Amino acid sequence: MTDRHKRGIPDATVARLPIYLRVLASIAEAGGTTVSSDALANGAGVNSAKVRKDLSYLGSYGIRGVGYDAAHLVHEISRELGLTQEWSVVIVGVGNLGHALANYGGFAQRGFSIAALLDVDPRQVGQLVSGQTVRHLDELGEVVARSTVSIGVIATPAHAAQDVADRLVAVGVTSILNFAPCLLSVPAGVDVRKVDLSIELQILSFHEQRKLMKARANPAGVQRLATVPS
Amino acid sequence: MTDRHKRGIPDATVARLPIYLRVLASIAEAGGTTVSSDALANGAGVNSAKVRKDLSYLGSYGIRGVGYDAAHLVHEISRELGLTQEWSVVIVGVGNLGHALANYGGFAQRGFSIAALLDVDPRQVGQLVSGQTVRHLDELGEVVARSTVSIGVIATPAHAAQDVADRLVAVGVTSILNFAPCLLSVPAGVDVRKVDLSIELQILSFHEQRKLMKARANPAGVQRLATVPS
DNA sequence: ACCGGTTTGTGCACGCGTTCACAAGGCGTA
DNA sequence: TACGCCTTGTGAACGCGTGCACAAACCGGT
Repeated sequence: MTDRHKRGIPDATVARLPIYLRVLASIAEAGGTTVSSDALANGAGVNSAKVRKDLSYLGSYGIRGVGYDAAHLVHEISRELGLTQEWSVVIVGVGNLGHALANYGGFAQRGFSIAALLDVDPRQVGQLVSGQTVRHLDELGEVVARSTVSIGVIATPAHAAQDVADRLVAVGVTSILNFAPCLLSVPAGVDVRKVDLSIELQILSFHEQRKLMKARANPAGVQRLATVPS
Repeated sequence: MTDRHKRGIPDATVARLPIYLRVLASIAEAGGTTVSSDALANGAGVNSAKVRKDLSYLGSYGIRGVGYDAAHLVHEISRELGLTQEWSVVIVGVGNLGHALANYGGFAQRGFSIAALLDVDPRQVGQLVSGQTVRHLDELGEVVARSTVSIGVIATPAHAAQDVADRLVAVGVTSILNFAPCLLSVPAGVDVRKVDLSIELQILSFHEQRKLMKARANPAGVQRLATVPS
């Protein structure tokens, strides 16, 4: 009951756990058996205090004066993230991005298996992509029933995304990864994460423009991040 | 001088400006000329107070009792994001993801033109992808010199990413969008944004697992987000 | 058994971002 | 011109995440 960390892992921490997982894998591969919070922090590009606080939400798996057992930590983080079980995902939309996602090895590597590739374009249906036959979106219900799919990936144009989302929700999918540049409205209890490539570029553009402005204001010399004293 | 908002737009706001831009475009396309903060908020999936505060960092472009002029707001946001000028980007790595990025229309649409596609694989070099001939990475310097490129996109495997980043920095690129699942170390003054597809899936996995746990603890009935009273 | 060196776990303070709530301000109508 | 309605702009409070700094704890050697 007074479990110290009541079952509430901050979102910011959850977002970093996969990073730690990757760094741990790389360290273990290099032969490391124990790892310090400092080493993890360096690999992840964050503060070591943040690493310790993040890991403390999972429990006290470190040994003072020594560090963390890499293998054990991998296990604990994986368990917390739900990666000890295999998740099935469906990818809807087999355009350029859908192709890339289907061929992306990082999914299977982390315990995500692609249950099906779906599209509505008759030219795509029947094609063989990454060892899978592309099926029509209408078969979604059948696919989900056969292998319990709870995660759907939307890689369609924006105008089709909401309809696809509705269909996914209708057959029981409760997590959606949306690559379409639009807002999805889904019922409560369904998680949506959005990845927008052009937004990332626009954010870079903002910072790039600022650098240009600073360079113009002060043509000689390298400029620091702080505001320029007048 | 006492410019009320000193030239410091919060990062969180910058990240939302592209979203507003998209919503505004969609509203303008539908014939709307003025738009209220509430309408913008609905379209962007955020709070209307947040919209007003975000926009207030750009200046006072709204009219009390009326709203914002859509066209004018598009102009102001675009200017702030640096989208009034055309940016050249190079894409390094023409694998599945690189292909998808090269074919992605959202870039050109927002004022980003692809200056070159680069790879080191002899099988890729010379291929025609999305109207561009893939060139060898060694030609990076020449490409950057011809059209001033300041943004680089890394779509290579992780083991090659750091080397590519070093090369990009060496020829003067100051903003990098990294799709490789690894940490890049770059000198100060260079901005890096990272997009990791498998991390997004793992975050979804976490929430999905929690839903499963709640469903098991309370098999009947829909469960709310709040912690379950004991 | 003790001691020095090392690393974890965490209390605390700080800063940023979000949200509320409301005064200030503009438009249309009579 | 005066009045009511509507929306912006923002001061202030709140909450979350971050980073510091240090006590607690563990190992290995003597």
